[in-house]
Amino acid sequence: MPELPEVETIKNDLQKKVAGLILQDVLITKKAKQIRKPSFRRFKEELISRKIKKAERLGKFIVLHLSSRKFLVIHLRMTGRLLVRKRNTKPDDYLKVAFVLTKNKELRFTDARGFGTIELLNKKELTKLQEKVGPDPLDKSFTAGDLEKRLQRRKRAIKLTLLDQSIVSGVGNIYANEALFAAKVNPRRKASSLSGKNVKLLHESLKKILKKAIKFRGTTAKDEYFVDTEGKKGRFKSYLKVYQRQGEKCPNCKGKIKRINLGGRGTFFCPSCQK
DNA sequence: GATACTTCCTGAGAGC
DNA sequence: TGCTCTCAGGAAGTAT
Repeated sequence: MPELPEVETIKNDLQKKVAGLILQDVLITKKAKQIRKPSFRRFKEELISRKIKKAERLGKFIVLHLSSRKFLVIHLRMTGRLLVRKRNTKPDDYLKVAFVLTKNKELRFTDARGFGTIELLNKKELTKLQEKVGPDPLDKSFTAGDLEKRLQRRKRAIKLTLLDQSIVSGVGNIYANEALFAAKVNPRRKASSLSGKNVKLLHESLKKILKKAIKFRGTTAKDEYFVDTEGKKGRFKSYLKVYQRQGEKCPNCKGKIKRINLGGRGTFFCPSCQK
């Protein structure tokens, strides 16, 4: 499932491949529930003849800036994919929306489980979304002190707190598990119980892991859902220390990696080194 | 305001 | 082989 490094990979691809191109048509298959607003007809009308000026990332959202001063905001959730294909090539499975572009290209949105969302927002609506989304962990201005403030008074488990997009944006299940392992923090601990030293290490680990994952173009986990805009897998999976490695030896000690359920999410950690 | 629970959705895999 | 059941999970909406 796409988190910050995967979304960043796709955003960078889109910036290279589709920025500067003009939307010639929008093909909407089935009842594409992914399109939240506006209506199908208006959605299509508002997109045709517009230029994609640039691609940006906001947490786990991909924001395409259009020449109409509107923004195509896409969230892939769990199984959404954005693929850049040549026109009239073999159709992709689970295709929901195809954006037909100049230079004989198509930007295809596919989604097996259908949780993804596509919205066309104006500036005011985008600002509202930006205000709702927490700071980006890779933003230079995001310090350990900021994280500490955000974790203060939070009674929820640190793992669940990290997944809250209003606290830190872009972190999902894979990287929350990995960062907590690197920081030697038990995912069940209350967020507010972390010491300054814990938070500093967590902050550092988070940045380091996310950067490395971007370098390897993200993680394609066991479910194999994540691929880049060419359909290629991410290569960070082999660097994962705990995620989906229950029963395996901890790379730091002789303990075994355990899987528990926290807030309905699979949580992976080493009970002997994460305290 | 913070937290917990429910819902959305469908493919994959287990069990029979 | 084919059916049913369970699980996976991000985030919005609702309840506490």
